[in-house]
Amino acid sequence: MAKTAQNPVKSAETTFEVLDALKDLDGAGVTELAQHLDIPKSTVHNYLSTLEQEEYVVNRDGVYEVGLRFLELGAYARHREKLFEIAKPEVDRLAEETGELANILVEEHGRGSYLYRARGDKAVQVKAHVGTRVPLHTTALGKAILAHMSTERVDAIVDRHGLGGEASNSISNRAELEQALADVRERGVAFDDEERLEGLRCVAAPVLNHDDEIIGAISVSGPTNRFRGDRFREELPQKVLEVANVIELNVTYS
Amino acid sequence: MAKTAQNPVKSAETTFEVLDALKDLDGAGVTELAQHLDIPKSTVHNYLSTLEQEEYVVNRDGVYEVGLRFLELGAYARHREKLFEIAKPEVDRLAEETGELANILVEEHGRGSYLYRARGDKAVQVKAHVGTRVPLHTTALGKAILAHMSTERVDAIVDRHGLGGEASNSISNRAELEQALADVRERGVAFDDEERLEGLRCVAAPVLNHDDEIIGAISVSGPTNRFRGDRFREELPQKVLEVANVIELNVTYS
DNA sequence: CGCTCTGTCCCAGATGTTTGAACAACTGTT
DNA sequence: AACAGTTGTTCAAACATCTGGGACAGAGCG
Repeated sequence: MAKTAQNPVKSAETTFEVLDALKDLDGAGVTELAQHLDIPKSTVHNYLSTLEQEEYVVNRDGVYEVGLRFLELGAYARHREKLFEIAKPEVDRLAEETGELANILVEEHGRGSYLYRARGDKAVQVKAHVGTRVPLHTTALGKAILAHMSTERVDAIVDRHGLGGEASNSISNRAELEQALADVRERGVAFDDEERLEGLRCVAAPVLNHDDEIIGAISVSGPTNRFRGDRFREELPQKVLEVANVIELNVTYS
Repeated sequence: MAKTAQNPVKSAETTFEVLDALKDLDGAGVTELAQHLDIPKSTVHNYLSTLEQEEYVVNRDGVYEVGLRFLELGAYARHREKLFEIAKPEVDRLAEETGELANILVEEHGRGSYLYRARGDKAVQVKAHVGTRVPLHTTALGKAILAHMSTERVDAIVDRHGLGGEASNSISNRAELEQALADVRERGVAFDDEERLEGLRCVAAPVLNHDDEIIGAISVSGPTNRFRGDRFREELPQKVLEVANVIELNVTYS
């Protein structure tokens, strides 16, 4: 699965290294970037000026920054996902009715990408924004997705990305993961009990197409003090499942 | 302004040509892309496999598609714009209160990029999504922005992109543009009377920072049959201006 | 089964990329 | 006002890399 290109175009790799660095540094000058990447500054300058010419990067008085043209590509990529178009209004409703933060996640390259995030009136402030990529096994959303993949696919993903945990409660070996996924299949929903972010709980449900293939997952997340007891174990799971079912119906007839 | 790189990295250019083609074709195979770009398919294959390895492109049973990693970069680029963070809730409110489509636009590389778009309950369906780039002189939003730029900057933009109109009512020479911009400055708001899209009208207001520099514009747009008479000339302009003023206040104190 | 599509691989030649060094343009300090 | 220490930018030679034709395997189809 983790294919490595036989004949990679190194300049293309470098191009994205430059862009990634620009993102990590939150904008930077030529010299700073060159030091960060350990590449001669004339080389960095060549890339930056090319990227600027192509309008993928913008130079704001001496500081190069990631340009909005990526928003064009990104919005397009999201628009192309059937799930987004169909699930968005339902997830908006989910956020409104629960007052919490509601999410849509899909798998790509073995990781989870947040497609959308709707805020209810009491929604927690989470730093991660749309587009953020997370390891699948560390979130309820990801577990909901993994639970409905073939064993081979799960194996491939674990082989590629490992099971490195971000917090204490995390899953750390394959047996634990399998147990967790069995739980998810049995209950129909996945839980996240402060596994990725402290104080944050989450309830997620998978979204399957008419061929029972997993196409993504939706969730609500919120603070532990509001996510407890019956609300956490009964009320919210039921709600999330109901919304997931509506989405599945709409996916089938479209 | 239209700087051309002295020592451009051609492979970087090609990389984005490939991505652009992938977008235009809405996903494609190696051969199809090669024909479209008039490049040998082995070369295209090198780029695609590199892009896939870097996770910027995804291969769904034989068809390469633009990947969600661009959503990561795009969402980041948008998040970096102060205007987006501040204006979003206000524009949401604008959409809700008017029931129409409300927008945020900023200038980049002499063109307009839609940062955000909020839908009221009666909002028209417009194909353009977030990230779409438009010539500034063809929209109310763009005119609101141009009206508050220095003459030199306007000249530079016109030199670079011309005044090619997309529809009949469009501005087609520099004198007409200057007249239109003077109008905008006088009234405080800009109008679009089916200039870009038939049957669609638009009211836009500029957003300035504390130094009176233009940082973007907001608008409401809707069908001609709802945008007429007092509502089009008085009510909506006042509303949009009010929201723009609130945003300006928040921009200043942040 | 054979035909025609794919996508993938390989390697030599041509081309583009890399690189340090030199330069110009700023910034802030003395 | 001159200076030292920045920065971004340019250039051309050396060489690493990309290009591109051709060959190959596999899928799909009649």
